[in-house]
Amino acid sequence: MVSISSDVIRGYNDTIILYLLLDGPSYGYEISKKIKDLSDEKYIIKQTTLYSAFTRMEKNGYIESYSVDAESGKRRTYYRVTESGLDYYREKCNEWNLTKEVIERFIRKEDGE
Amino acid sequence: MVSISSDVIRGYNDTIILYLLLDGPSYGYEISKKIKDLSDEKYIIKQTTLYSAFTRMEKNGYIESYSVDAESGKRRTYYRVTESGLDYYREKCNEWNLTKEVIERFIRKEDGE
DNA sequence: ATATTTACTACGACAGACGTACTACGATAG
DNA sequence: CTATCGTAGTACGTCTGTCGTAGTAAATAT
Repeated sequence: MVSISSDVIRGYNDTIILYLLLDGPSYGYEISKKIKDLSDEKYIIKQTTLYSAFTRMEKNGYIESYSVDAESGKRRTYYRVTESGLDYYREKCNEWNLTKEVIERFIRKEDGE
Repeated sequence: MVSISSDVIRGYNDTIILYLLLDGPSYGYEISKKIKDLSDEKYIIKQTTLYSAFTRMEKNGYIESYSVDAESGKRRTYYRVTESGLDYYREKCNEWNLTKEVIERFIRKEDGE
């Protein structure tokens, strides 16, 4: 069974999170479920990975947080994308397209043999 | 200018190296030049990254080395792919195809705006 | 004679991801 | 009434791959 290793997706966790925040503010648990759903369970982000990404991106100014003492359930920390975060996301998309092209030069297509 | 960051290619250095060794044995310096050429200089692997990949892959049994006291030029260490290395390469290719699909779900195509 | 290219090695630092574990609350099941 | 499950997040230490810097050494170009 082929699954996605962390080293591969490594450079794209931030991008994935930002993508999901483009639709509007969200919080950790919701993001993690969306990643699971959108990837058909092929990629399940680890909690520690996710929350450390939040911290890192907030420090870098890509996202902003605000706390909500929820009516029901536990208190949540919501995150929203900043202008700078949007720029970063766009850069990453361009980088992805380039990287994809380059890596594909080193991948054998044929499954034959 | 968009260039490829190491975090992105991170999980694929081994794959790239194995790909180049599929054509026949080669050595560090040659591999590094081939990567530069084949990627149109978009990706230039660092020496330390390359040689540590060799060490790691040999330890894992994916490649084998042999020294050649060259007639001309300096002494080289050649590497060749093993059966296990070939299997690993094929796995990585499959993983790449999966990863590519998944990441693309989080990438906005439109450059508009 | 000197600089550059070839070919490789050594060592330490760093960042991102991971494993494990813990807190805490609400809802549901037994 | 207690236990477990789902939700929501924090803390801490470890590991791996990559990188920066530097050094060695021979061959080739200027």
